[in-house]
Amino acid sequence: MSHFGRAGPPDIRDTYSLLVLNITFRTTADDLFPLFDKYGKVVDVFIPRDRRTGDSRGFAFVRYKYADEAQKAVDKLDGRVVDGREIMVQFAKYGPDAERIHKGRILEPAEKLKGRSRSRSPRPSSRHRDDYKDRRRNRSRSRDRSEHERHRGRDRYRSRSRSRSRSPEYRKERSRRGRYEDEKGRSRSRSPIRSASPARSPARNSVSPRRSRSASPRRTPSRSRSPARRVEKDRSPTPKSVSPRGKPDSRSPSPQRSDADE
DNA sequence: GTTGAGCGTT
Repeated sequence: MSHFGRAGPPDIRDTYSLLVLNITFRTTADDLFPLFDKYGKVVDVFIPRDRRTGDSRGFAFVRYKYADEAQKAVDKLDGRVVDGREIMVQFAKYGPDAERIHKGRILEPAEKLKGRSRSRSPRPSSRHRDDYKDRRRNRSRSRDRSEHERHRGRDRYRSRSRSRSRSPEYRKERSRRGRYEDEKGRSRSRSPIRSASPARSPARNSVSPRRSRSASPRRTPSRSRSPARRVEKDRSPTPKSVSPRGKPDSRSPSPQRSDADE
């Protein structure tokens, strides 16, 4: 894909990975390659894409052969407007194998980590991040995914998808629906019924399940074979609830019908 | 057709 005709990472022996964020979803590796290659020798450009849709995720990884060139690219391309969007170029913090990377270079690969002792202490001072980059991240960074990083394999996609449709839509829908239901309940019957005829409570309960199915207008292809049976079943309890004392059969044609009808 | 915090592939 983004590789130069090779599958998988070409060589990460002495390459510096740069993380390019805030790129447009239409930007491809071919578009970033010439841009980054101008500032140094780009070994590989990789743009993670969604496995479901195949669209770019909005960020890319650019691997440089030399750190000085990578640093230059970061300084020059960071904040550059690409395709109408300001991209953010910074050294990759993590690697594909969760290795520790310093300034884009792998410090301790997983292999070495295993052989060595597991004593690794968090070094906050090790994060020598440039300040000029902080202001970019400061624009909106209030997400704590330290704990959620556990399932960062697939949660990433979900996070991104839900991120945009959860906050705004959720609030909007909730607000709208809440009002709608409220109005409906008030208009129809909510407070008077509950305190006026509590006896109806059980009656409504039996109807609850039926309505539930009605709520989802999902056709039942398998059941469509015997719709009569289902209808009969539903109709059975219906009269029972309406007139538990009176018998439907008792309602035999009465003389009143003539008066009522006519 | 849409989106927008973040860290990677056979």
